[in-house]
Amino acid sequence: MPESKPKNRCPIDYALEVFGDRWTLIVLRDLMLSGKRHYRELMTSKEGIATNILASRLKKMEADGLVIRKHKPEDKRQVFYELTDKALDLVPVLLEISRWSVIYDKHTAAPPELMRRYQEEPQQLIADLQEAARVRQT
Amino acid sequence: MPESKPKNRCPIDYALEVFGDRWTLIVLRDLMLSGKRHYRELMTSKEGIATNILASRLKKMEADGLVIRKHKPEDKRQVFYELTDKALDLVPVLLEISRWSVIYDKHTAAPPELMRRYQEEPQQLIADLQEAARVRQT
DNA sequence: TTATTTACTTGCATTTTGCAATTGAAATGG
DNA sequence: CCATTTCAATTGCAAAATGCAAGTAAATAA
Repeated sequence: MPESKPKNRCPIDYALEVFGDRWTLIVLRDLMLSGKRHYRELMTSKEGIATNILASRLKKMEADGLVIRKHKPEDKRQVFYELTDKALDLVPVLLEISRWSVIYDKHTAAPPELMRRYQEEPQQLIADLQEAARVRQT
Repeated sequence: MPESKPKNRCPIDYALEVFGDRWTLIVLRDLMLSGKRHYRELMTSKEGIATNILASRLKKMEADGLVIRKHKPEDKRQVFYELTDKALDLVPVLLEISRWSVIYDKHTAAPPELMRRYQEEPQQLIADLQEAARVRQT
Protein backbone atom coordinates (compact mmCIF):
# COMPACT_ATOMS: atom_id res chain seq x y z
CA MET A 1 0.00 0.00 0.00
CA PRO A 2 1.19 3.54 -0.77
CA GLU A 3 -0.58 4.99 2.31
CA SER A 4 1.03 8.44 2.20
CA LYS A 5 -1.87 10.46 3.61
CA PRO A 6 -1.43 13.59 5.71
CA LYS A 7 -0.69 12.05 9.11
CA ASN A 8 -3.02 12.59 12.04
CA ARG A 9 -6.47 12.31 10.66
CA CYS A 10 -9.73 12.44 12.55
CA PRO A 11 -11.25 8.98 13.09
CA ILE A 12 -14.62 10.08 11.70
CA ASP A 13 -12.88 11.31 8.58
CA TYR A 14 -11.05 8.01 8.12
CA ALA A 15 -14.27 6.05 8.49
CA LEU A 16 -15.98 8.28 5.92
CA GLU A 17 -13.21 7.59 3.44
CA VAL A 18 -13.64 3.85 3.88
CA PHE A 19 -17.43 3.48 4.09
CA GLY A 20 -18.88 6.99 3.96
CA ASP A 21 -20.81 6.75 0.73
CA ARG A 22 -24.27 5.69 -0.32
CA TRP A 23 -23.47 2.05 -1.06
CA THR A 24 -20.56 0.56 0.86
CA LEU A 25 -22.55 0.17 4.07
CA ILE A 26 -25.41 -1.45 2.14
CA VAL A 27 -23.00 -3.99 0.70
CA LEU A 28 -21.43 -4.60 4.11
CA ARG A 29 -24.86 -5.07 5.63
CA ASP A 30 -25.75 -7.67 3.00
CA LEU A 31 -22.45 -9.50 3.45
CA MET A 32 -22.47 -9.35 7.25
CA LEU A 33 -26.10 -9.61 8.25
CA SER A 34 -27.93 -11.10 5.26
CA GLY A 35 -25.43 -13.79 4.48
CA LYS A 36 -24.86 -12.80 0.88
CA ARG A 37 -21.52 -13.68 -0.65
CA HIS A 38 -21.86 -13.57 -4.43
CA TYR A 39 -22.01 -10.65 -6.85
CA ARG A 40 -25.41 -11.75 -8.15
CA GLU A 41 -26.76 -11.89 -4.59
CA LEU A 42 -25.49 -8.40 -3.83
CA MET A 43 -27.25 -7.16 -6.98
CA THR A 44 -30.64 -8.12 -5.52
CA SER A 45 -30.73 -5.70 -2.57
CA LYS A 46 -34.02 -3.86 -2.60
CA GLU A 47 -32.20 -0.51 -2.63
CA GLY A 48 -31.28 -1.31 -6.25
CA ILE A 49 -27.56 -0.84 -6.68
CA ALA A 50 -26.34 -0.40 -10.27
CA THR A 51 -23.99 -3.08 -11.53
CA ASN A 52 -21.13 -0.71 -12.35
CA ILE A 53 -21.38 0.89 -8.91
CA LEU A 54 -21.38 -2.48 -7.17
CA ALA A 55 -18.31 -3.52 -9.13
CA SER A 56 -16.43 -0.33 -8.30
CA ARG A 57 -17.39 -0.53 -4.61
CA LEU A 58 -16.26 -4.13 -4.29
CA LYS A 59 -12.95 -3.14 -5.86
CA LYS A 60 -12.52 -0.27 -3.41
CA MET A 61 -13.58 -2.45 -0.47
CA GLU A 62 -10.95 -4.97 -1.46
CA ALA A 63 -8.33 -2.22 -1.70
CA ASP A 64 -9.39 -0.96 1.73
CA GLY A 65 -9.04 -4.42 3.23
CA LEU A 66 -12.71 -5.04 3.97
CA VAL A 67 -13.21 -8.03 1.68
CA ILE A 68 -11.17 -10.67 -0.08
CA ARG A 69 -12.19 -11.71 -3.57
CA LYS A 70 -12.07 -15.46 -4.18
CA HIS A 71 -13.07 -17.91 -6.91
CA LYS A 72 -15.20 -20.93 -6.25
CA PRO A 73 -13.07 -23.99 -7.02
CA GLU A 74 -16.05 -26.03 -8.27
CA ASP A 75 -17.29 -23.29 -10.63
CA LYS A 76 -14.62 -20.93 -11.78
CA ARG A 77 -17.09 -18.37 -13.08
CA GLN A 78 -18.33 -17.72 -9.62
CA VAL A 79 -16.69 -15.27 -7.25
CA PHE A 80 -17.40 -14.85 -3.58
CA TYR A 81 -16.44 -12.12 -1.23
CA GLU A 82 -15.02 -13.01 2.15
CA LEU A 83 -15.20 -10.52 5.00
CA THR A 84 -12.02 -9.56 6.82
CA ASP A 85 -11.78 -8.89 10.57
CA LYS A 86 -11.67 -5.20 9.68
CA ALA A 87 -15.14 -5.54 8.16
CA LEU A 88 -16.50 -7.82 10.89
CA ASP A 89 -15.42 -5.26 13.48
CA LEU A 90 -18.02 -2.95 11.96
CA VAL A 91 -20.84 -5.12 13.30
CA PRO A 92 -21.12 -2.92 16.44
CA VAL A 93 -21.31 0.18 14.23
CA LEU A 94 -24.11 -1.33 12.13
CA LEU A 95 -26.02 -2.30 15.27
CA GLU A 96 -25.58 1.11 16.89
CA ILE A 97 -26.80 2.80 13.70
CA SER A 98 -29.78 0.44 13.65
CA ARG A 99 -30.63 1.23 17.24
CA TRP A 100 -30.76 4.93 16.32
CA SER A 101 -32.89 4.35 13.22
CA VAL A 102 -35.37 2.22 15.12
CA ILE A 103 -35.97 5.16 17.45
CA TYR A 104 -36.35 7.82 14.77
CA ASP A 105 -37.75 6.11 11.68
CA LYS A 106 -41.39 5.36 12.18
CA HIS A 107 -41.39 3.06 9.15
CA THR A 108 -38.42 1.03 10.31
CA ALA A 109 -38.16 -2.61 9.34
CA ALA A 110 -35.55 -3.73 11.83
CA PRO A 111 -36.04 -7.30 13.06
CA PRO A 112 -37.48 -6.77 16.58
CA GLU A 113 -35.90 -9.92 17.97
CA LEU A 114 -32.46 -8.73 16.85
CA MET A 115 -32.91 -5.31 18.47
CA ARG A 116 -34.20 -6.86 21.68
CA ARG A 117 -31.12 -9.05 21.89
CA TYR A 118 -28.91 -6.03 21.16
CA GLN A 119 -30.44 -4.28 24.13
CA GLU A 120 -30.23 -7.23 26.47
CA GLU A 121 -26.91 -8.82 25.59
CA PRO A 122 -25.08 -6.65 23.05
CA GLN A 123 -21.66 -8.30 23.41
CA GLN A 124 -23.05 -11.78 22.90
CA LEU A 125 -25.11 -10.72 19.89
CA ILE A 126 -22.08 -9.07 18.29
CA ALA A 127 -19.98 -12.18 18.82
CA ASP A 128 -22.74 -14.40 17.43
CA LEU A 129 -23.22 -12.30 14.29
CA GLN A 130 -19.48 -12.23 13.63
CA GLU A 131 -19.19 -15.95 14.20
CA ALA A 132 -22.15 -16.66 11.92
CA ALA A 133 -20.56 -14.55 9.17
CA ARG A 134 -17.23 -16.33 9.60
CA VAL A 135 -18.82 -19.76 9.43
CA ARG A 136 -20.47 -18.87 6.14
CA GLN A 137 -17.16 -18.14 4.43
CA THR A 138 -16.05 -21.58 3.36
CA MET B 1 -43.97 16.54 7.07
CA PRO B 2 -45.09 14.72 3.92
CA GLU B 3 -43.25 11.50 4.88
CA SER B 4 -44.71 9.27 2.18
CA LYS B 5 -41.79 6.89 1.71
CA PRO B 6 -42.19 3.18 0.87
CA LYS B 7 -43.05 1.77 4.31
CA ASN B 8 -40.79 -0.75 5.98
CA ARG B 9 -37.31 0.39 5.28
CA CYS B 10 -34.08 -1.10 6.54
CA PRO B 11 -32.58 0.87 9.45
CA ILE B 12 -29.21 1.10 7.76
CA ASP B 13 -30.88 2.51 4.68
CA TYR B 14 -32.72 5.15 6.71
CA ALA B 15 -29.51 6.20 8.45
CA LEU B 16 -27.74 6.51 5.10
CA GLU B 17 -30.46 8.79 3.83
CA VAL B 18 -30.07 11.06 6.84
CA PHE B 19 -26.28 11.13 7.30
CA GLY B 20 -24.81 8.80 4.71
CA ASP B 21 -22.83 11.30 2.69
CA ARG B 22 -19.35 12.77 2.75
CA TRP B 23 -20.18 15.83 4.87
CA THR B 24 -23.13 15.47 7.24
CA LEU B 25 -21.19 13.41 9.78
CA ILE B 26 -18.32 15.91 9.66
CA VAL B 27 -20.73 18.72 10.47
CA LEU B 28 -22.35 16.67 13.23
CA ARG B 29 -18.94 15.88 14.69
CA ASP B 30 -18.05 19.58 14.76
CA LEU B 31 -21.37 20.52 16.34
CA MET B 32 -21.41 17.68 18.85
CA LEU B 33 -17.79 17.11 19.79
CA SER B 34 -15.93 20.30 18.86
CA GLY B 35 -18.46 22.75 20.23
CA LYS B 36 -18.96 24.66 17.00
CA ARG B 37 -22.27 26.39 16.54
CA HIS B 38 -21.88 29.06 13.84
CA TYR B 39 -21.68 28.79 10.08
CA ARG B 40 -18.27 30.48 10.02
CA GLU B 41 -16.96 27.99 12.60
CA LEU B 42 -18.21 25.04 10.58
CA MET B 43 -16.39 26.47 7.55
CA THR B 44 -13.04 26.07 9.31
CA SER B 45 -12.97 22.26 9.59
CA LYS B 46 -9.67 20.99 8.29
CA GLU B 47 -11.45 18.71 5.81
CA GLY B 48 -12.33 21.90 3.90
CA ILE B 49 -16.03 21.87 3.20
CA ALA B 50 -17.20 24.16 0.39
CA THR B 51 -19.58 26.93 1.40
CA ASN B 52 -22.37 25.87 -0.94
CA ILE B 53 -22.17 22.28 0.28
CA LEU B 54 -22.22 23.37 3.92
CA ALA B 55 -25.28 25.51 3.27
CA SER B 56 -27.12 22.70 1.49
CA ARG B 57 -26.23 20.18 4.20
CA LEU B 58 -27.41 22.44 7.01
CA LYS B 59 -30.66 22.91 5.15
CA LYS B 60 -31.11 19.16 4.76
CA MET B 61 -30.13 18.54 8.38
CA GLU B 62 -32.75 21.01 9.49
CA ALA B 63 -35.35 19.30 7.27
CA ASP B 64 -34.34 15.94 8.77
CA GLY B 65 -34.74 17.25 12.29
CA LEU B 66 -31.08 17.12 13.32
CA VAL B 67 -30.56 20.84 13.90
CA ILE B 68 -32.60 23.96 14.54
CA ARG B 69 -31.53 27.21 12.90
CA LYS B 70 -31.67 30.24 15.17
CA HIS B 71 -30.65 33.88 15.03
CA LYS B 72 -28.58 35.54 17.73
CA PRO B 73 -30.76 38.23 19.31
CA GLU B 74 -27.81 40.56 19.96
CA ASP B 75 -26.49 40.32 16.37
CA LYS B 76 -29.11 39.46 13.83
CA ARG B 77 -26.58 38.61 11.13
CA GLN B 78 -25.35 35.68 13.14
CA VAL B 79 -27.00 32.29 12.99
CA PHE B 80 -26.34 29.35 15.24
CA TYR B 81 -27.33 25.74 14.88
CA GLU B 82 -28.80 23.93 17.85
CA LEU B 83 -28.65 20.15 18.03
CA THR B 84 -31.86 18.18 18.55
CA ASP B 85 -32.13 15.03 20.64
CA LYS B 86 -32.21 13.12 17.36
CA ALA B 87 -28.73 14.44 16.61
CA LEU B 88 -27.42 14.02 20.17
CA ASP B 89 -28.50 10.39 20.08
CA LEU B 90 -25.88 9.89 17.40
CA VAL B 91 -23.08 10.39 19.93
CA PRO B 92 -22.83 6.59 20.50
CA VAL B 93 -22.59 6.06 16.74
CA LEU B 94 -19.78 8.60 16.42
CA LEU B 95 -17.91 6.98 19.31
CA GLU B 96 -18.36 3.48 17.94
CA ILE B 97 -17.08 4.60 14.54
CA SER B 98 -14.12 6.26 16.26
CA ARG B 99 -13.31 3.11 18.17
CA TRP B 100 -13.15 1.22 14.88
CA SER B 101 -10.98 3.86 13.18
CA VAL B 102 -8.54 3.92 16.08
CA ILE B 103 -7.95 0.21 15.56
CA TYR B 104 -7.51 0.31 11.79
CA ASP B 105 -6.07 3.72 10.92
CA LYS B 106 -2.43 3.87 11.86
CA HIS B 107 -2.43 7.65 11.44
CA THR B 108 -5.42 8.22 13.67
CA ALA B 109 -5.70 11.42 15.64
CA ALA B 110 -8.36 10.40 18.13
CA PRO B 111 -7.89 11.96 21.57
CA PRO B 112 -6.51 9.02 23.62
CA GLU B 113 -8.14 10.20 26.84
CA LEU B 114 -11.54 10.20 25.15
CA MET B 115 -11.10 6.70 23.81
CA ARG B 116 -9.86 5.43 27.14
CA ARG B 117 -12.97 6.79 28.84
CA TYR B 118 -15.13 5.26 26.13
CA GLN B 119 -13.66 1.89 26.91
CA GLU B 120 -13.90 2.23 30.67
CA GLU B 121 -17.22 3.99 31.17
CA PRO B 122 -19.02 4.34 27.83
CA GLN B 123 -22.44 5.23 29.22
CA GLN B 124 -21.07 7.98 31.43
CA LEU B 125 -18.96 9.43 28.59
CA ILE B 126 -21.95 9.47 26.25
CA ALA B 127 -24.07 11.25 28.84
CA ASP B 128 -21.31 13.76 29.54
CA LEU B 129 -20.78 14.59 25.87
CA GLN B 130 -24.50 15.03 25.29
CA GLU B 131 -24.81 17.20 28.38
CA ALA B 132 -21.83 19.33 27.35
CA ALA B 133 -23.37 19.87 23.92
CA ARG B 134 -26.72 20.79 25.44
CA VAL B 135 -25.16 23.30 27.85
CA ARG B 136 -23.45 25.06 24.96
CA GLN B 137 -26.75 25.80 23.21
CA THR B 138 -27.85 28.99 24.94
C1' DT C 1 -22.25 -27.03 -30.36
C1' DT C 2 -25.44 -23.83 -28.94
C1' DA C 3 -27.50 -21.59 -25.06
C1' DT C 4 -27.19 -19.82 -20.53
C1' DT C 5 -25.13 -18.17 -16.39
C1' DT C 6 -21.88 -15.25 -13.97
C1' DA C 7 -19.28 -11.31 -13.16
C1' DC C 8 -18.37 -7.87 -14.77
C1' DT C 9 -17.19 -3.46 -18.49
C1' DT C 10 -18.46 0.32 -21.59
C1' DG C 11 -20.80 4.41 -23.21
C1' DC C 12 -23.56 8.03 -22.32
C1' DA C 13 -27.00 11.13 -19.93
C1' DT C 14 -28.03 13.01 -15.46
C1' DT C 15 -26.81 14.48 -10.93
C1' DT C 16 -23.78 15.98 -7.46
C1' DT C 17 -19.68 18.19 -6.09
C1' DG C 18 -16.01 21.64 -5.82
C1' DC C 19 -14.34 26.20 -6.63
C1' DA C 20 -14.49 31.14 -7.24
C1' DA C 21 -16.94 35.11 -7.35
C1' DT C 22 -20.85 37.65 -5.80
C1' DT C 23 -24.84 39.19 -2.86
C1' DG C 24 -27.66 41.29 0.75
C1' DA C 25 -28.54 42.24 5.30
C1' DA C 26 -26.69 43.84 9.46
C1' DA C 27 -23.12 45.80 12.30
C1' DT C 28 -19.00 48.68 12.91
C1' DG C 29 -15.62 52.52 12.36
C1' DG C 30 -14.51 57.13 11.42
C1' DC D 1 -24.19 59.40 8.64
C1' DC D 2 -21.80 56.98 5.15
C1' DA D 3 -18.27 53.77 3.87
C1' DT D 4 -16.33 49.44 5.19
C1' DT D 5 -16.46 45.04 7.10
C1' DT D 6 -18.66 40.86 8.78
C1' DC D 7 -21.71 37.13 8.27
C1' DA D 8 -24.34 33.73 6.05
C1' DA D 9 -25.19 32.42 2.45
C1' DT D 10 -26.27 32.12 -3.29
C1' DT D 11 -24.86 31.80 -8.18
C1' DG D 12 -22.43 30.08 -12.24
C1' DC D 13 -19.66 26.91 -14.18
C1' DA D 14 -16.27 22.98 -14.69
C1' DA D 15 -15.23 18.42 -13.03
C1' DA D 16 -16.38 14.22 -10.90
C1' DA D 17 -19.61 10.70 -9.47
C1' DT D 18 -23.78 8.24 -10.35
C1' DG D 19 -27.48 5.77 -12.81
C1' DC D 20 -29.08 3.24 -16.74
C1' DA D 21 -28.88 0.20 -20.71
C1' DA D 22 -26.36 -2.56 -23.52
C1' DG D 23 -22.49 -5.45 -24.34
C1' DT D 24 -18.63 -8.90 -23.32
C1' DA D 25 -15.70 -12.91 -21.97
C1' DA D 26 -15.15 -17.00 -19.60
C1' DA D 27 -17.18 -21.07 -17.79
C1' DT D 28 -20.81 -24.34 -17.43
C1' DA D 29 -25.19 -26.72 -18.93
C1' DA D 30 -28.26 -28.68 -22.43
